[in-house]
Amino acid sequence: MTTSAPVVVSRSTLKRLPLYLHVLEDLQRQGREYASCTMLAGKFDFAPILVRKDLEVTGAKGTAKIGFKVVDLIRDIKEFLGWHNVQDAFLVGAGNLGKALLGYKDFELYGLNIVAVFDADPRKVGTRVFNKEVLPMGRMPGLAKRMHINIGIVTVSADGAQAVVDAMVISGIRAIWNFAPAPLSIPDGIILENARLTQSLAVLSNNLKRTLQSE
Amino acid sequence: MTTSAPVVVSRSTLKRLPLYLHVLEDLQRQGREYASCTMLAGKFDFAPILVRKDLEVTGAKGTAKIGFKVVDLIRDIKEFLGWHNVQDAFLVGAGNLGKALLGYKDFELYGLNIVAVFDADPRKVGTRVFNKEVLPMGRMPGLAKRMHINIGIVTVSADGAQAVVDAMVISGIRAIWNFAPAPLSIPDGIILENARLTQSLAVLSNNLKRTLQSE
DNA sequence: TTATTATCGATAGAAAATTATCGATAAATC
DNA sequence: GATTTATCGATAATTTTCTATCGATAATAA
Ligand SMILES: NC(=O)c1ccc[n+]([C@@H]2O[C@H](COP(=O)([O-])OP(=O)(O)OC[C@H]3O[C@@H](n4cnc5c(N)ncnc54)[C@H](O)[C@@H]3O)[C@@H](O)[C@H]2O)c1
Ligand SMILES: NC(=O)c1ccc[n+]([C@@H]2O[C@H](COP(=O)([O-])OP(=O)(O)OC[C@H]3O[C@@H](n4cnc5c(N)ncnc54)[C@H](O)[C@@H]3O)[C@@H](O)[C@H]2O)c1
Repeated sequence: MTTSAPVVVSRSTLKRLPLYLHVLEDLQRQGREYASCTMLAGKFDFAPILVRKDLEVTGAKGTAKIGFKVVDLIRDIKEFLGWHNVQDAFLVGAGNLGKALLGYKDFELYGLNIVAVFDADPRKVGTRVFNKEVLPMGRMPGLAKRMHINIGIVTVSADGAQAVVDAMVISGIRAIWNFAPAPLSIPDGIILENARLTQSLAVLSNNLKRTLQSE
Repeated sequence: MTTSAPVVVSRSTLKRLPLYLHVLEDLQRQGREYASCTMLAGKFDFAPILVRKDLEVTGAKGTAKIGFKVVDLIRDIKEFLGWHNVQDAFLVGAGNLGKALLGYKDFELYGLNIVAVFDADPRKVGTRVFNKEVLPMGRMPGLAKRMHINIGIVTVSADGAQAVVDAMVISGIRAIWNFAPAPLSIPDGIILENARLTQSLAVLSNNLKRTLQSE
């Protein structure tokens, strides 16, 4: 056995890694060579030991008293997340949110490259969004198979989401990034990740409510 | 003492509540009168007991064998989150993402009403986005104070975010919903909630990487 | 009517995540 | 050169979150 089994880490750790990455890339731009867990922790009000535990999973090695080498740490985090190889993705739903995602340049930094857009609305098909032609849904399966697309992004309204996901699964797509607020069912083996803005809003709203109440 | 102290619940629970809410609103539209934890759990692959624990914090009361009354549960969740009273909010950064948020009609359902937009770019100031005029940054503090705005939404680039947040704090804004991938510092007592899409993407990417590796 | 079943609500237990401790080490200071 | 300090890496303890159990209850079926 030459390859070690891929390490499974907690969702919480996984979600903190990109936070560190953003800071590290900033430090790199500023020409800093080393970064310590204590310093990274300070940026987020985390306990330093939490950051050290998180970085541990990436296999990065630090040095006592000086910390981690910034370039190496960036590389190790990106590799751990799978962001060192950029993956091509399809986006379905050329509405407000879909357009915003299409216009986001930094996705390349995060291992994502949206290569085609689809929509069911005949009025949108044929129009161009950020220099990409909106294609009809019917072309999705064929193109996805031909191009070996692994990632599908869902930015349609909630009532259309399940149908889109079903089509993606048929198209051989392996991982789905869903922005619609609908519970989706998928077959085993397919990865579903929900990016629900309202979850974050719920935390904010409840905090604000409690603050206002206790005045 | 007449008012009970506001209940503090875990972030995890708080983030699951809107998920239930979406389903419940759907059930309501379908005319269903009751919903059980077991059923809700099934929609998300959660353990039924987890849903019951989550709903407990809202103070909602269920009935054995039949479950929770849909209308009441919706009301209790919304009230717990603070979504029964819609809060006015300011948005800063009329770019791709800012426009998408401005165009999102459902925020009203989630207790949020974006009433004004600001941008530092003179070419954007004066233009209209979803029928709202983009205002210059200089007008933000005055208007925020006059209108008693509690919520600020940050959709500027990472390097501008701290300045925007500082301005919001000075303007009397109490809670900040930040979409920029920058660690922000805020004074005690101000609520900061980060909506970082890359966090969700990191989970997806890592899962996909592991899936692809183990083939 | 009585038995069965699905569910709630309360309490207890298990698992996971976070935090603390401690020896080792490398740099900085005395 | 010895001492102090900041940090890492490993292990242990603690806290938080999630899950299981169990009696009570309301609907349904026998
Ligand atoms: N806009 C936001 O800021 C925002 C915030 C949070 C969540 N969301 C969610 O993201 C999704 C998209 O939001 P939006 O504001 O862009 O909506 P939108 O109405 O602007 O766009 C939806 C697009 O999806 C297309 N579509 C609908 N059903 C389809 C189907 N079955 N197949 C293919 N295309 C289909 C429509 O033609 C439209 O172009 C929604 O589910 C919304 O709830 C959006
Ligand atoms: N577009 C996306 O899908 C997406 C996804 C994830 C994260 N984000 C983040 O959201 C933020 C906005 O992204 P975007 O794609 O809309 O960018 P964008 O460049 O389209 O828009 C940014 C807007 O902010 C304004 N701005 C910049 N600095 C400002 C300042 N100091 N004060 C006031 N206004 C200022 C700019 O004039 C511009 O209109 C970025 O931080 C980005 O990293 C965007």
